[in-house]
Amino acid sequence: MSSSPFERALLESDTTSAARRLLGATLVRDGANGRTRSGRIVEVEAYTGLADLASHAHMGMTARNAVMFGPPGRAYVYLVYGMHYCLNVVTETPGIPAALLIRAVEPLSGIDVMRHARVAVEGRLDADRLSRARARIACLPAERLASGPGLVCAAFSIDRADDGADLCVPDAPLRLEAGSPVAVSDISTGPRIGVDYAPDPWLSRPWRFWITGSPAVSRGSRATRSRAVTAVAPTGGDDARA
DNA sequence: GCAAAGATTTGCT
DNA sequence: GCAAATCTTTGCC
Repeated sequence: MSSSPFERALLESDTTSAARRLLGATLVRDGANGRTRSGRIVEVEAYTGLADLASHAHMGMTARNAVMFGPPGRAYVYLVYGMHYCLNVVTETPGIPAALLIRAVEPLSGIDVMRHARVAVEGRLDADRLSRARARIACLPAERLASGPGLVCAAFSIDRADDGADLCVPDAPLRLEAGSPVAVSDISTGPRIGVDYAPDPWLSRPWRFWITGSPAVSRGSRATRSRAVTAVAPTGGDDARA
């Protein structure tokens, strides 16, 4: 594993530019016995600051979102729907609460560890359901192990204990590495998922970015891709295309 | 101090 | 395609 750390400076500019740079980067989690997990970031979503009514930060600083107001490169981790964690990479300069939600990762190494971790988070289930979950996860192709924001955290064992961690430090147990940058022509965009509570224009801003054609993107982006393929683009204004 | 909703995923109708 | 699971955070009394 010889890869360079992810440059913090790439996250300091505006969040939508940082989103395109974060695609293709590698998320790494070191574990005991050298069981390292790593994966390529294939889908992210931008939350751009106080004015963004879809962002957790739009009401100002709270105990939960405080990390978003800090320096770039830190992890903002929160619990959604009482059961799933979501990982964000903080962007922009201190004082501006912006971040990129990691929506999907394509596993590269430590895939067996990820399967085990996916099963581990189902521990609340009774024996019967747990058995079925174990069988389902065992059959999943590697590219579906982290193909959603909650699944990324499950596969990489990320929870609130990782909130505030600096992801740009070389050799940190949870970190970002440079990976391989993605050409602009290979990036698709579309509206953010699950933010129906936000009014326009925030609801329809094309601030979800993914690597076109990646088999590891989330369900929402696969759906958008199908629609984009079958849709006839009339005069323009279609945000969801490569 | 209590009630409501949520940056999701899964299984069933 | 829809609703359940589940608990923290936030908003209001």
